[in-house]
Amino acid sequence: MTDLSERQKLILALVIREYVDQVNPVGSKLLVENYALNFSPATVRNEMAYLTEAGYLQQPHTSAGRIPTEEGYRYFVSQLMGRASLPSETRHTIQHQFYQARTDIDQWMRLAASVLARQSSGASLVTSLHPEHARLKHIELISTRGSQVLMVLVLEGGEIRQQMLKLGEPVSQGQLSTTAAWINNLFEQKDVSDISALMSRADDDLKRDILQLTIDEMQRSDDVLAGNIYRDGLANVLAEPEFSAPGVAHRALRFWEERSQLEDLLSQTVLSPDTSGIHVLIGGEGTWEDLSDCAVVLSRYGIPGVATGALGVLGPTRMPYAQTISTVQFVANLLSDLVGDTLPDERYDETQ
Amino acid sequence: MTDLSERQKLILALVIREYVDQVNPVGSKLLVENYALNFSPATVRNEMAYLTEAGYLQQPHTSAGRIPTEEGYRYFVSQLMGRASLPSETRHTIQHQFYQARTDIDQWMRLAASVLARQSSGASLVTSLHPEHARLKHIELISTRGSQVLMVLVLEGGEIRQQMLKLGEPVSQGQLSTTAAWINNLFEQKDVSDISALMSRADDDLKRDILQLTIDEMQRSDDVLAGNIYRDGLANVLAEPEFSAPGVAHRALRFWEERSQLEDLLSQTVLSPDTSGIHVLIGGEGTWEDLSDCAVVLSRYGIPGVATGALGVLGPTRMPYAQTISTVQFVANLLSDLVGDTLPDERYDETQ
DNA sequence: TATTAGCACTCTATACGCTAGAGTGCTAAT
DNA sequence: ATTAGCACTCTAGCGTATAGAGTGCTAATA
Repeated sequence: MTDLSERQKLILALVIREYVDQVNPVGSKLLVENYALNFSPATVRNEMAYLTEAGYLQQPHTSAGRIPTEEGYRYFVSQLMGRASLPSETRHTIQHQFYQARTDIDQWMRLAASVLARQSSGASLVTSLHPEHARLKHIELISTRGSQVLMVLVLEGGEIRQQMLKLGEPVSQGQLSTTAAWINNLFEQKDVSDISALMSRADDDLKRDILQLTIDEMQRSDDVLAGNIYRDGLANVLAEPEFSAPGVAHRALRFWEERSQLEDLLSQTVLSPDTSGIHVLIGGEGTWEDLSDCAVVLSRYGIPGVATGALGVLGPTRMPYAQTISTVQFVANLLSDLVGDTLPDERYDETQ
Repeated sequence: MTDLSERQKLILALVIREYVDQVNPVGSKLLVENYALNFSPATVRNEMAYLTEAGYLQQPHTSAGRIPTEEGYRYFVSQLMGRASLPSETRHTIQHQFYQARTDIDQWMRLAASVLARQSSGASLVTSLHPEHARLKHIELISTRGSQVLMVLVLEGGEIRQQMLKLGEPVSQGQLSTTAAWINNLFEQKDVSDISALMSRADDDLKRDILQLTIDEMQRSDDVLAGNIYRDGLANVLAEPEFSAPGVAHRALRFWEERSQLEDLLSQTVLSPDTSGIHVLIGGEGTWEDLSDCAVVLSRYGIPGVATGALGVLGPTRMPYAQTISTVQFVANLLSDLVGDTLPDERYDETQ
């Protein structure tokens, strides 16, 4: 990363600011006039030539203004951009919305996605909370009809799985309840290996079958993205001019829709165990080709080491990064507070 | 609806078929050549003029070929189109995929959305199964930390709701279990009015609070779209040429994303109590402006009168209707069969 | 009478040339 | 080190010309 003079930094920042606002390439004269700079367009041109040489700016064609390169955005985000924070009025509005959603976890997630999309004008994503290490919290077996059984599995951390089982022969609700009670008693707080080790205690076929299914389900649950994914604002990106180029929006949305791609992305960034904080990916970073021309701002939420989820926003590389980052951070914190036990009482009790 | 001669019907059907395949307006000469018609282009032109007059065809400009109007598509769907069915190989592949998803209800829904999107090249939608009249099946109260309680509500029909409660003071798991058992014993199979009527039996605050929350939640559950919505293939529509016009894709996707709009659409079509079968909406039908240039194929699934959901596909009006309709129908039937097992037996009669 | 060949007509899509204007890089002066 | 001046480059926009596809109408035909 090349060192830049203060003036070069200023010009880079101003070009980005101007280009993010207006969509046109920005020229030297415009910059001097709009920001009343105390040096001339010619000087700006010289600096711009240097910044172009250094890889932070580029020209669509020889006689046009400059636009930032991906490298330019990265420099801006890591070195130049101040940490903005949301206006407190906005924060309160959002908190109030969450308060109105009351206790419904599903609605929290939907609301988080909605808020992210609205505040950032991008496409948002929220994954449901996911325990880092699956432990059984509770099992419930409910007879529906004949040999059909609805099995509800609650994992430590609040994740819920439902399964429709077809047993070989009809089993009464009484038997099911007994089995469930036996499992709950013996296996609460146990993980997959614990349960496997104690399998031999099962003294009839029903217990064995249910335990095996439980293990299967808990193992599947090790996937980063086993749960629900809440999305919103996909239509937003279509309003952005850079997505009108054929294929760009298509590739980006396809990526954003596909679980396997997202799993790849999230596990390599916010959900990898040794990272924390906000991740900003600009232009696919050489790894995700479908995201060229796009930028992604991601964060983890929840309680590290216990149960976490991910959330984020997708937009064009020409994005108001400071604002988006602060929005993502705010929503991540809010959600962490809600799903953890760390929520201070006074905030929750503001019954208006 | 004007009566058409057999030859006019043939020409209308061929124009639609040709236009759906190739995207260009279709002219008289092309039609005669491609389908080896035993009358001349001039005759076709005369018939086309009639069909244009009748409102089934239109011309982008005076010297171009014809394209179908919305009315033309409607006539085609209701009068001309044969009932196609999916090739049995495709059907088996799909069934096999559902078999591999085993017992996971969530995965069924995801898979259904995925199959619909892939088969139709459109954007798909599947709502989770929703009981027509909420009855309590089971309640579970699980202490997580301190005064925080996870409440899991299972409704008749398999719908699950989870809530994160924060009680005024810490309550032991024992107390919670006792309360849950008391409710399960007294209120299983009961609906909102039953529970309200028996509220007075609650002899402590905890029971009263939990019951009130249960009622709230069950009432919220009367909404048509209270549950999850599974979507897939939103990116598909961006590949269609008619969506490259500015705003069209944006409006359509915004509609498809928004729960309130979908609720409106679904409750007025497939989920209205007195209808059944497949609904085909072409071009917004004067009611949903955001869907102009779009067509929607919808179906209900589940067990009418007990628990139902909706599924469907969004695409351009230039859509292979026969194929899409048969796909939607097939998936709806498949899903009905699968979820039928989670319902009480009276209304369920084994098909096939 | 229904059909069709022939033909003049209309409209679009494409290419080409031209021009105005924005923005640059370079050079010489400050 | 900065800047005024200037020649240069490239694009976007506009008008004109042209080829070609498809039509509607008229008159001839079976």
